[in-house]
Amino acid sequence: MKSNVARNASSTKSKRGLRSPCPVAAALDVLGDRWTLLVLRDLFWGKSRYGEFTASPEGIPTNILADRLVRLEECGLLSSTPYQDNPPRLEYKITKKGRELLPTLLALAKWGEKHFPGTKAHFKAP
Amino acid sequence: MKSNVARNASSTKSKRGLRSPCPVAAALDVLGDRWTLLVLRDLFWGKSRYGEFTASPEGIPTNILADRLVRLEECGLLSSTPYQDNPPRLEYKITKKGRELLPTLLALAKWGEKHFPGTKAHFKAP
DNA sequence: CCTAGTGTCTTGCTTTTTGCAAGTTACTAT
DNA sequence: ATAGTAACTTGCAAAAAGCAAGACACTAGG
Repeated sequence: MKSNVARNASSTKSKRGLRSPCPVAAALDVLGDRWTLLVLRDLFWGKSRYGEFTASPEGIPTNILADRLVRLEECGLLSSTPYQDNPPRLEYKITKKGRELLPTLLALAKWGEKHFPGTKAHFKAP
Repeated sequence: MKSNVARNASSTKSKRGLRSPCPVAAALDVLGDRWTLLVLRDLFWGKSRYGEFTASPEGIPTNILADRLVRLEECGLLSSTPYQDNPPRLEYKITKKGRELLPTLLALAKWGEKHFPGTKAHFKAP
C-alpha cells in the first residue's frame, strides 16, 4: 500500500530554498495551515496512533491526517515506528525538533484561551 | 470601490461556533494559513500601508493581502483609519488583541531561526 | 470455512482557496 | 491630454481541502 506522496507533491513550496530570510515565514511554510499544529498538539498529549488523532474533537479528515503525518516526518518533527507487522502499522512520536515547538503552542493556547472564552488548554506544564 | 467580502465569504469556518473546545484550534481558525501571521509581523514592524506590506520579501499577492486585512479587522486584530480622502485610502494598525500575539510570533521566530539557518528575525524586543 | 469487525490508509470527486496577471478606479503631476 | 500612482478587484487556472466511500490485511467468533 503506497504512501500518498504521489497524490499531491504539494511541499514544493518549501522544497526549493526559502521564500524569505524571515524565520517566521520559513516556519509557516511548514506549519501554516489549520491542521499541522493540531497534529503536533496531539503528539504532545501523548497520542501516537491513527485512531487517537481522528478521535480528537476537531474531526480531522483521514486524508488530511495521512498527508500531515507524512509531511511532519519529512520535516523531522515526528518519527514513525512500526508497532505491528500484520498488517503493518505505524505509531508516531514527536522528535526533539518537534518538542521545540512547545513554546509556540503554549503561546497560541494562552492567546486562544483569552480570546475564545470556553476553550481550555490541556498541556502538561513543564 | 467595494470590499471583497462578497467574493468569498470564507470565514464561515469560524462564524458559527467553535469547532473544538481547544484554544489552539480556535486560534488556528483565525491564524492557520501561510499569510496571516506574516501580515501581523509586518504590523509589528510598523508597516501600515498597502505598498509596505507588498514590499515584504515574501511578495504577498494583492488579492490575498486585501482578504487578510479585511479578516484581521473583522477579528479585531487590526484597525483601519483613512489617511486620505481622494481617493479614499486606509492605513492599518495592530490592536491590543493583535499585540497579544507577540509571544506566539517570537516563539515561532525563535524556532525558525534555529531550524532554518540563514533566517534572522527583526522584532523589536520588548 | 464463512462472516463481521477493525485500523489504517487510499481514492474519486466536489468545493474552496490560492495565487497569477491583468484590469479598474480616482486621483495627482506634467 | 497623458502618464503615473496606490489600492484594490477580477477572471481564471491550479492547488488544496475535505466528504464519503472503498480497499486491504488482518483477527475474532460461530
